Amino acid sequence: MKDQNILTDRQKQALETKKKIYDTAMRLVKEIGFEKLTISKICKEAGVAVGSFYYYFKSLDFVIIQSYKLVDDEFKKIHQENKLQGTTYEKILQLTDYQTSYAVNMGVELVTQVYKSQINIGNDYFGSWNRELPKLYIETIKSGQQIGEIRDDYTAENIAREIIIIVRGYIYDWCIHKDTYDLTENTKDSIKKYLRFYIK
Amino acid sequence: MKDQNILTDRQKQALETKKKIYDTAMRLVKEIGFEKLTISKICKEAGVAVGSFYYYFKSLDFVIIQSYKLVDDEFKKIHQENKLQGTTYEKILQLTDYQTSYAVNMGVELVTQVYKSQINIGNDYFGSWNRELPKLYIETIKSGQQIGEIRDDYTAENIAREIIIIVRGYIYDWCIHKDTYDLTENTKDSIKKYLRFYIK
Amino acid sequence: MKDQNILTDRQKQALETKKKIYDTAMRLVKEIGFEKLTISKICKEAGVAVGSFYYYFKSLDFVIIQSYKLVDDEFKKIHQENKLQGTTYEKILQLTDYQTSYAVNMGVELVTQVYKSQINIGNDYFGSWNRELPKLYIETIKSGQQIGEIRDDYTAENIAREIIIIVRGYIYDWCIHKDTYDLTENTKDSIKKYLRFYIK
Amino acid sequence: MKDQNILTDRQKQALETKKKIYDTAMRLVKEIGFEKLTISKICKEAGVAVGSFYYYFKSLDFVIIQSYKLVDDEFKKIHQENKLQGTTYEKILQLTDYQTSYAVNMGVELVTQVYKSQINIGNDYFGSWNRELPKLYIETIKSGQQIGEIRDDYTAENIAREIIIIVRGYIYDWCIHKDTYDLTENTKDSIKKYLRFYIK
DNA sequence: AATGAATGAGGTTTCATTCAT
DNA sequence: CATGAATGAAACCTCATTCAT
Repeated sequence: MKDQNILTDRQKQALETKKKIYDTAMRLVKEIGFEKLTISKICKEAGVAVGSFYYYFKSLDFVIIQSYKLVDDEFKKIHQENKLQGTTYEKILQLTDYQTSYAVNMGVELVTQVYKSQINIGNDYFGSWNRELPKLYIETIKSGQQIGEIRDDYTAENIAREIIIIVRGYIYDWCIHKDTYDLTENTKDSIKKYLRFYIK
Repeated sequence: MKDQNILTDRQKQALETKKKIYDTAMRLVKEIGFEKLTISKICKEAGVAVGSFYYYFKSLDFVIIQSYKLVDDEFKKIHQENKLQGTTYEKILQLTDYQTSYAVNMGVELVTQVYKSQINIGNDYFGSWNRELPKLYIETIKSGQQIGEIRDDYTAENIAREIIIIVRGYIYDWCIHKDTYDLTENTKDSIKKYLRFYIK
Repeated sequence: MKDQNILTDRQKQALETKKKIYDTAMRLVKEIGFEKLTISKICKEAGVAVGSFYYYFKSLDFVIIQSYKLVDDEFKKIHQENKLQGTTYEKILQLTDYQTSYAVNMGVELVTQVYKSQINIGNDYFGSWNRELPKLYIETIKSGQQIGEIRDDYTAENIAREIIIIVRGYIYDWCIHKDTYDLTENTKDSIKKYLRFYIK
Repeated sequence: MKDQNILTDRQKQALETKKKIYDTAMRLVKEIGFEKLTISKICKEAGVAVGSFYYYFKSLDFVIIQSYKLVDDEFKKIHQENKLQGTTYEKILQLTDYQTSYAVNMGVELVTQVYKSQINIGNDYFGSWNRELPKLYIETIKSGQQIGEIRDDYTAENIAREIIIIVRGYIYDWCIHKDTYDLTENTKDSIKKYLRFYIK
């Protein structure tokens, strides 16, 4: 057990280099935008050789995909640690909060790029990373239906889908307006109104 | 007087060239997307020299921005022709229908390009596009509030904004899923539920 | 008629640039070999910008293909100008002479590269350039059969093919041995012996 | 004495690693060709570190040259086992058969690679490969001249060289045409015609 | 003996832009 | 008005090679 977690100095060093490249890339996306981001700039800034970039990432897109993985991991953690509390209504609002807060933390530039990549690549590719969030919504809604807090004449899948689409609409709008308003509060207000329809 | 209307052959030729470049650019955005659009490609396709492009347009951006005038004009037409009929509730649903139907008519590819450009360039360049549409919603909602069909404890501007954001969320989702479901119906269903909150 | 041949100064200039690139490439293949040949080297040596190379040629391979075209044109000229003289036996030997002399003139480095490209790309692609030579052999042999100078119990196509394969074998060997013997004479001797079988 | 034959585990391991690299390299030349062969690919495929490659081989050339020993050994075996039977004419045809059959067994892809390397690297590196084969032909022809089956107004060396060149011409043509005809039969037919000149 | 992270020179390719004709 | 040849900066990506562990 122990042996799997103990890394040699070299392995630690390697992970550090990869992280350095990833972090630098993320920082630069925020600072100068994805359009002007180049591999050379990342490497110069990170203080590594171009070859090192390619040693760890196949292309720039891969770095973006990396952040998708991280978001997904985050939601998995929420699930495993059973973080959602209160009534179903409150749980759903907590989920949208997580979604929008995550976006705010990532920064508008990075989220913009993620949204561009998503629309670019389409669902086929992103489907595999994007599973945790819907799963969480669906489970929450289902158990809400079982305890009689949510209307059960609509499937949990449909309700979850609608909420996700609306939240995405907000994040998208927030990107267009370059982070000029409070994403989390605005989204929550809207979802609250929407949930009226489903809450018994 | 005469001189202003009668164009010399040269002037006609010039207008034609400009139109040819413009039309070709629009077609290519649709076909290959914005990212892969280059000036040379436009000119080769249009059968004109690269130099001619620069005679009429300062840069590619110029073309992009022009392309949104199309959408703009469409909405202006709706406005002027005052096509909306029925109760406020029905009028709003007609507006969302216009929005989504327009997207469906443009085709998922072109809409994808527009959504990518929009998130990229931000609100500034999309000014008029983003002005006409809200205006229509706002006016409709306001008159709805005056005749007592819509709650008036929320501003018309806010309600309009919420609706637009949700519709955009749907169009975005429809782009991700590459036109695999009925955008218009799905969006209308959601807006109906949402309007429950505001309809008296 | 005249107008087709009269080039503007710009067109002349353009042709000259293309030729300059081609000639420089050919010279460098001879001097440093194809393996070490790069586009930048060609452009630096030719005194043009890298972009100019790509304006005229899609890739380095295209330059090689260009020489194929030229060889083919050469054989077409032999045909059109009716250059072959004497008996069928003599005519065939003249053809092999043309083939080997052409190789000698091109230089061993360049021919080596052509042979590598040929074996690389295969017949599908090169077939289209390689038509004139077999055609000339076949016609010569056929008329030789008609006037009774060549055995007609073998098809002219087969005989032509055999000769071409043998000549190619010699050129290939000459490339391996880096131009250390008289290609033309050696090949001619062998073909003479071979033709004994077919000459009546 | 013992120590020389009994290898420590480490030494065994070492030999195995070297063989693994070597075998993988050979397989990859066959599969992807020489041009696209890289040291990293070999090591990844062989499951060893790049550093290990450099421990055993100075460069890729080393591997290439080793690969021709295989061919070499094959011919030596033929020589030692003295398999050739019948008249000199028949013996020569058996030799060309060995040559072409060997090519067919290697497969058109690998032979193509060999022919490209051969024309590239030149005769020096192919020394032994080019020594064994002529030796066999020369000895056969010489003894044929002694027993009066072959004209002796030409040196055995010359005759051997001509035959080898023609056979190579056939193999080269067969590579260009990607194994679309019977190499062995076609070559034999041609050599038969050619031998008419020398057979008494 | 074996590893594999790190290097960086060197190649290819693209494309907005200019300018003489 | 229109041309299109020419530019060259700037991106991309590859890979043989080294070296500390």
